[in-house]
Amino acid sequence: MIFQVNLSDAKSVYRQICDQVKYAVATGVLAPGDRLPAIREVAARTRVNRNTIAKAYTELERESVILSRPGQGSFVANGSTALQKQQRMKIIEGMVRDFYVQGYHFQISPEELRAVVERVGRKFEKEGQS
Amino acid sequence: MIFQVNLSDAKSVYRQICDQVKYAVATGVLAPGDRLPAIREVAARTRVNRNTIAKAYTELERESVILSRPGQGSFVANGSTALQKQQRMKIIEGMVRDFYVQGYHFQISPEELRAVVERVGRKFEKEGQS
Amino acid sequence: MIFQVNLSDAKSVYRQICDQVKYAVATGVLAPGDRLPAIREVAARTRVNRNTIAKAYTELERESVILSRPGQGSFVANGSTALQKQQRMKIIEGMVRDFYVQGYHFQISPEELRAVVERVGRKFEKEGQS
Amino acid sequence: MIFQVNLSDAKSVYRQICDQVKYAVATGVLAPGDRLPAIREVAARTRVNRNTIAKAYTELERESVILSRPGQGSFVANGSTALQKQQRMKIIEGMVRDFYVQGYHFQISPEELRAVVERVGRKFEKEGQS
DNA sequence: GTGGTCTAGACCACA
DNA sequence: GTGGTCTAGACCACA
Repeated sequence: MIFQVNLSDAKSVYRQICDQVKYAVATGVLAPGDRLPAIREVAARTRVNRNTIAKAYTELERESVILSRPGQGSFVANGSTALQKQQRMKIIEGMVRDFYVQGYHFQISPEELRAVVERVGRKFEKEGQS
Repeated sequence: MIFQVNLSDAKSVYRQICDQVKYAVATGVLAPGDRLPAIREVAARTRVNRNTIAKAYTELERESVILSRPGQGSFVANGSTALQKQQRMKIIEGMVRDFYVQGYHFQISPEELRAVVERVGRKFEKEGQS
Repeated sequence: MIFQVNLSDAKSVYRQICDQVKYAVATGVLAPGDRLPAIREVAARTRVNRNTIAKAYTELERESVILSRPGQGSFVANGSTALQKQQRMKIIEGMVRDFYVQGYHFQISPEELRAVVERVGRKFEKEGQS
Repeated sequence: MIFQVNLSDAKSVYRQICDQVKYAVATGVLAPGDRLPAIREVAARTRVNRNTIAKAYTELERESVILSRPGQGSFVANGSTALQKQQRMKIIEGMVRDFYVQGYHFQISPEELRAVVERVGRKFEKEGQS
């Protein structure tokens, strides 16, 4: 797992770390039980403060993506979702709506939008879960 | 155009305004050339500070969604985009990627995800543009 | 809302703050929509660092107990629970089990334990919700 | 006495050991005078570091749950408590209060809470002590 | 004014 | 070694 931090990104650094871990888990690069690099290690390699990485890991733990155990390290959890289905669908729907709205304003045709959804989707399908 | 401001939303007020305008334009509720309600009018109706509305309008103009003609008001632009196609596609792809990542962690099956994309997409297609 | 911080408590400071807010909400001292004292204000009064209070508020927001809105303040949420019923019951059962185990080792009779449950329970019953 | 160590548990390993012993004693699985398995034996079976088990036993002794007789092993104590009654009640009350607070935020009705207390309590009553 | 992010550095509990 | 907590202080976005 190699982290890429972009300080000029509008996204905060700790969110970038979170999203990269979530992406790695979703694409199967990181599997349940895998150990994440230590906080101090990531901090050193990305030249980001330890506390910022710790914040990202804490956030990931709260989202049930990872498990942190003092003295042992942080590990990928085996996928339990805390939120209720209804709430999850609402969030997902909001993301899709925003996607279409942005697509419209970017003057990207529905066909192109569909193609993007297809193309990007293929990366995640190998890891299909009911 | 009636604005709904939800102070309990995690989204900031000015972004709520922005997103509502963009949504209205994308779904055809607002058409190019339509005049937006005046800032002070929106501020009065939503009981939100005028500066906040002004910030939203400024942001919308920056994104080329609207055009402000001093002394006349703000109008829906007829769809020009400042960003290069490549940059726009990158942003769109990021949104789709985030959608799949979130879907994975929410344990929503690819089939369901696709269904959401279809369902939400239909709302926009009736107002389709090339 | 007045906070009491005990530095020699085994519980961490930010957890003390969290628990006090949750207690106040559960007993009706704080009602949905009520505004919490500002982070800086709590920090000044308790002589605890601003970041520590901020951490408590962030945690409370993640637990859906409060809502924080930059520029406006933090407010008591109107009680939505993110966790699934099954998970919630598991946590609750664990707490009760620990309570009985501790009671046994403290040589407190089942009658006394029951009395404590009754007595403490009365504070919360006025705010009964289905 | 067979120990189940769950490394994925948020609870630290030594506390898991402690709690299991206390639970076993409270439910009568272990009776006063019973010998606990040797530290190195537990360490071997659970694949946990010997120091961690030793820490758990030390903590249990501090809480007067067990007694270690050097050269002979560790034995379940016959129920003496170091803390004053008043202090013990304070701790117990705190646990009950936390239970109700959590129940409130989990939107579990007082009736259900009471039912949980009843149900869990029955497991301990068969082994009731004054 | 409000909350959010980040740093640098200290200290602690746990394995 | 590991992660967690806390401080002091800076800077930012939002209302």
